[in-house]
Amino acid sequence: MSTSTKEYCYKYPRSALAVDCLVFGLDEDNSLKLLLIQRSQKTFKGKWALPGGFVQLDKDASLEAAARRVLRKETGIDSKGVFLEQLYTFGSEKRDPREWTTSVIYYALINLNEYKLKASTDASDVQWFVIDNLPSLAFDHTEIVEMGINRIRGKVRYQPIGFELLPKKFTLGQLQTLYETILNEKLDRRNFFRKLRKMDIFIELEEFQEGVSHRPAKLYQFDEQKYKQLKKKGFNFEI
Amino acid sequence: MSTSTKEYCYKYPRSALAVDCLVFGLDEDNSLKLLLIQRSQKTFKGKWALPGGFVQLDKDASLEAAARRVLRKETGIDSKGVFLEQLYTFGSEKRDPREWTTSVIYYALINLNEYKLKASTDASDVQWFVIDNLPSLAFDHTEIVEMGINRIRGKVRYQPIGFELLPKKFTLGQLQTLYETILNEKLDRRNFFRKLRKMDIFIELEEFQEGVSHRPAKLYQFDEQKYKQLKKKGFNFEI
DNA sequence: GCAAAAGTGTTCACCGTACACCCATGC
DNA sequence: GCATGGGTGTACGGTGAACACTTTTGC
Repeated sequence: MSTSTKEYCYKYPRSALAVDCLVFGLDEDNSLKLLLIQRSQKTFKGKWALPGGFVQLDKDASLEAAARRVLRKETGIDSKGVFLEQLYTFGSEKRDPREWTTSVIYYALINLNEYKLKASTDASDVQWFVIDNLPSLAFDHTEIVEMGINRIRGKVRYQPIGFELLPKKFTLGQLQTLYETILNEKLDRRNFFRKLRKMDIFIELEEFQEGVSHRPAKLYQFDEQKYKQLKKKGFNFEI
Repeated sequence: MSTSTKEYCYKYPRSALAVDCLVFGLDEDNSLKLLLIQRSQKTFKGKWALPGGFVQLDKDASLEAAARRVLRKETGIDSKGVFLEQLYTFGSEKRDPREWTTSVIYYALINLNEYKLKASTDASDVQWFVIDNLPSLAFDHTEIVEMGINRIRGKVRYQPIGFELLPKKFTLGQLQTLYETILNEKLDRRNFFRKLRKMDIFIELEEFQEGVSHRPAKLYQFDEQKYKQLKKKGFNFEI
């Protein structure tokens, strides 16, 4: 290994450029969770932090591509088809004790159960945490998480992103509980259901829940095609 | 001058890091305008582009500080007290023909008349353009402008940012015209006024418009204190 | 048969919308 | 006095909010 040969030189100093990911998932107990990794590098060693890494100019064609690569490498999540959006960019001389660092933050919404195995088998250093009981985090990651949660809370009301957290086929009860969890408020089931039905962006399946000790609920799917059509015509999703 | 001595070396290649600013202003004729500069550097020389520049690690403590410095240097605008928010970060290997470049974009809303002089006296290479008649722009700046306009259109409805574009004291008519311009739709004056009055976030002054050839309108001020209070109590601004 | 969640309809209050007439000023 | 935008109230319809009882299943 050529250890510390520094081959890439510039006329002016350059900020380090990283991407970090907020990975949110909804657990079976309806708690919203965040995926964290435990740091093994010496800076903040042992502390929990967001999965992230430096942008690699030779591998990454874009910031988003870097985020997807990092996500896969650090958590085992293949982000193909996963909802991933840019949140914000943090950059200052002090947020990383080593040097001036810029981090572009992305957030992902995934169906936690699909990815549960990979994350937990990977190592003890990747773990899901309930969002209102997070450990102390490295760098300014606590602030970043807070911003991410606020973004989701705001966005979920007027864009149909909640489905990303659920399995493809879900019950309206699950959807309601999801909204109640994220928004942290109770919703009236009858009004909620009526509102959703009126939107006409769900496919009502002829399948039902199984193995529940109560009346099984009908399963639904989000109809992305229809939503896109309606949006073009001026329809606005809103809960 | 030490021309091209390249003193700053790193183990891995680093992206160039720039900040660019979308500066929006409302002109007296109620058109929404954007401030552009004409490039003098050889890349895209002569083309119009967003004011921007590279982050200077020795001068800039943060990305936002960099944006404010650049704004002042390129357009003469002292951004103290100016509304400035991060829009998005663009980064890829291809958006700048020279090299892998990351640009953190900020957008500012200013009262155009206050800054008109500086921008126009500065040089022929800084100019206001009506947003729906922009010249062809350098780099991916057209895409960036589009995103910025969309952001404003969305944000203006549910956050009181419109006032940033008006003088401190304004008439409700000016405010209405502003909204009509940004949202590109007609609003009913009576309903609009009633809605605003009900919000109770305006100070009704005992001053009036002067020099108009019709009944002079009352002047108002946005009451930021009151807005903050109300927001804490769960009030949501909405037009 | 009991617990637990699913499913469904009606009433009421409030808010957004549509709409028309008089007022103060400059020229 | 006329043109121009400023200022105000009312009636209607639609939408969100509140609310209770019956249904299906597992145990």
